[in-house]
Amino acid sequence: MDDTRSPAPPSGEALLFLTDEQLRQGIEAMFFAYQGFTADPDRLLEEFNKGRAQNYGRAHHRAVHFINCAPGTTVNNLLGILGVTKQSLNRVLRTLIEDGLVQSRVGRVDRRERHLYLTEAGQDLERQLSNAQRARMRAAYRDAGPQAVAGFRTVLEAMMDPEQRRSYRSLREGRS
Amino acid sequence: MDDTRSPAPPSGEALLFLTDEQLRQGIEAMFFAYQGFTADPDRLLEEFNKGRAQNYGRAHHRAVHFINCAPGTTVNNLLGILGVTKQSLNRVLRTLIEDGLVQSRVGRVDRRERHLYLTEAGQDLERQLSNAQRARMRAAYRDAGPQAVAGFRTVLEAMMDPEQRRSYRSLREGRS
DNA sequence: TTGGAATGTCAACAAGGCTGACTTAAACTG
DNA sequence: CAGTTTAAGTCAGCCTTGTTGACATTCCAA
Repeated sequence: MDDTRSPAPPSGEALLFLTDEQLRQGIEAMFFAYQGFTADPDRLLEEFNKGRAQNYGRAHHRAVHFINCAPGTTVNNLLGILGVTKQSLNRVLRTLIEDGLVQSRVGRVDRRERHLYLTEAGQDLERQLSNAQRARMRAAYRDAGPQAVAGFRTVLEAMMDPEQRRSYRSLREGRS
Repeated sequence: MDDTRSPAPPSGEALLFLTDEQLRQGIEAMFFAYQGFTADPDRLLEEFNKGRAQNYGRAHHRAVHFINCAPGTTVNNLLGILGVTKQSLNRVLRTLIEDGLVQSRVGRVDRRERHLYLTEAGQDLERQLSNAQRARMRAAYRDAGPQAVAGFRTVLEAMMDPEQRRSYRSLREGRS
């Protein structure tokens, strides 16, 4: 369809921000920014992995992050948030539990469910990773200013799939 | 360091957008939005792969994207943009060349270099993937409005590593 | 009591990162 | 010209992290 590279506005209005070139720049910005977004935790995990059999990666970081900010969440719930298969998540959770970073408790009302919590050690790791990631975020926010941050959040939310947006919002509410 | 979850402003000013909770929300927004960002091309590639031996994934998408927007780029240059090893990239490029989506030409002035171009078929695939990704981007931009888009771009650029930011800007210039 | 849901586990596979070692060809440099 | 550096490609092997499929267990609920 719109494979033209026309710099001309599609209508008489000021819709120049919707040109293919603008969109392409946004796409590349997402790509490069995401590299930066994950760089610091990746480096920290590399350190953390020294001398361990099972290396941790981004999957472990994500699991630890979401268990931390929704303690007691069930495996099924976490699956929905992360968007992976239970086999994939299970491999990650198993190592985290074995290494004593995550605790899995049988549910009280529904004993089929497992509720997940970070141990002290898990909270330690989470805090390290989170601090590093937040530091970059904070620097970017400060450089950009509050108005830019608001726009940033608005566009990101509009880019999500509806289901992801629901997860995003309900996580936010759960902490408010 | 700043592992406090204090909702109080760190100074007397209106720096509420730099609270840990705000940063955490930004982090989660990046995570969920990036899922959406890659969802459409991923689906298209799944279709494209039907009946093929070598399946294409995001790595192929990225290669095709950047070869398209910087035709004639060298392998080394592409390595810098993508931030992977030459072995990793080579595996991807080899299949793209075998399948006739990418053409590799020996450099004129420096015959050690290989310059990369998309073939007709390669441009076709790129256009499909790009259209899908741009469609989501366009919808998000339209929903958010030009001011939000400007902020979005500002924050993303501030999040990049300096080297990535250089790549980002020089790609932009090369098309202006 | 039986069906279905939640969980866990095993096996196998693929994509896509990585390292290390090595070759080839071309270009550069003293 | 000799030696070094550089660009690219290749091979082998490793890891993480995603996938499917099959299957067992446990337990809630109709």
